Amino acid sequence: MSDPDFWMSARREHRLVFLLNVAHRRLQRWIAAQTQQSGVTAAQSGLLFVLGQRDGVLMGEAGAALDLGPPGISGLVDRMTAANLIKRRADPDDGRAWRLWLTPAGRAALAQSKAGLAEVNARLTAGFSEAEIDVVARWLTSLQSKFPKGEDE
Amino acid sequence: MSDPDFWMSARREHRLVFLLNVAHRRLQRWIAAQTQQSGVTAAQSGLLFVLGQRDGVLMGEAGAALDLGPPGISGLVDRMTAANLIKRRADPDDGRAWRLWLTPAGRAALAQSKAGLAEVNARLTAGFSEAEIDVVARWLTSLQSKFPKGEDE
DNA sequence: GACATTTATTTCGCATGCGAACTATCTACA
DNA sequence: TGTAGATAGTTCGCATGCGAAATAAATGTC
Repeated sequence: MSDPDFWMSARREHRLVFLLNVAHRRLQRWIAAQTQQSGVTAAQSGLLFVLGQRDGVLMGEAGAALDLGPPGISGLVDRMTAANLIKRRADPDDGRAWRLWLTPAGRAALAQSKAGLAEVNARLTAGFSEAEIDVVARWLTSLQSKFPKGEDE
Repeated sequence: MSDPDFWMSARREHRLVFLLNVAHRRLQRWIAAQTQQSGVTAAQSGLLFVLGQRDGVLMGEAGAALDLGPPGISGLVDRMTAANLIKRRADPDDGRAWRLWLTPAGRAALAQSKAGLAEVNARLTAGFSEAEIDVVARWLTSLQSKFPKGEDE
């Protein structure tokens, strides 16, 4: 075939969706490989970061912080609880709610994740100026209002 | 909590990974909702586009075009074959290989996807200049070499 | 106080896509 | 020719995360 990237030569408006998709998967795959020894995935380190800032947060709050719906955060918490990274404790004031807490292992994993993220970020920004990265960040952020979830319209 | 986006105020180097992740999911979710009636998902329309340009492509070639590994393209083809969007026919010259062909239903779905993608692209680029979109596209593309798959190093 | 509504979380079935291991076929080389 | 190695796909188990529906507890209303 000798033209493995003919997709890339497709019409301009087709590319951004594809590029975003590929970039996302490349990054996820990379992080998964990097954190293989620690056993923590990209999504899991996201929750570790949240708890690092606000230990004891409600599940729903953690989900909102990570832009995850109820099933997403529920599954993530299940896996991380099974891996002994976090603990789930009932909220004393609300029988429906659960609060999430880092375990010692979770704290250690968070420290490792922080170091790994520094490396990832260095790669993410390499070759681009501050101003360009700001454009990128602004564009990525803009997608949240352009493609709202549910009733946000 | 009244501060649902405290994650967003995290250190600057933590944000791009998160923003990319969220942007990707928002977009996927949006496309899934839009194409609900046609029953075609974002990943599936990707393969439709590839076949629209090169009907009869090898599975491996389609996977390369979409940046999918063997299991990824295999599963996608399974689902799309079951949905009668594409057909899998043995390559006459290579007993290991299969070639993919659009069905009439697949062609119709492709036409619908093209229209939908125009709408998506309008949103993706809204509020940003050509030059800014170019920066974004260049940045997204750069991730492919910064986070290579496997042995590419 | 009882009942309707809202809210927090879980469960189910699904699509996506990965790495590792497997099967089948083809190619090259001795 | 015969066998070692490369190549095309498949399968398995997993993580991720969605929408829809269920469960359970809190809240508001009459």
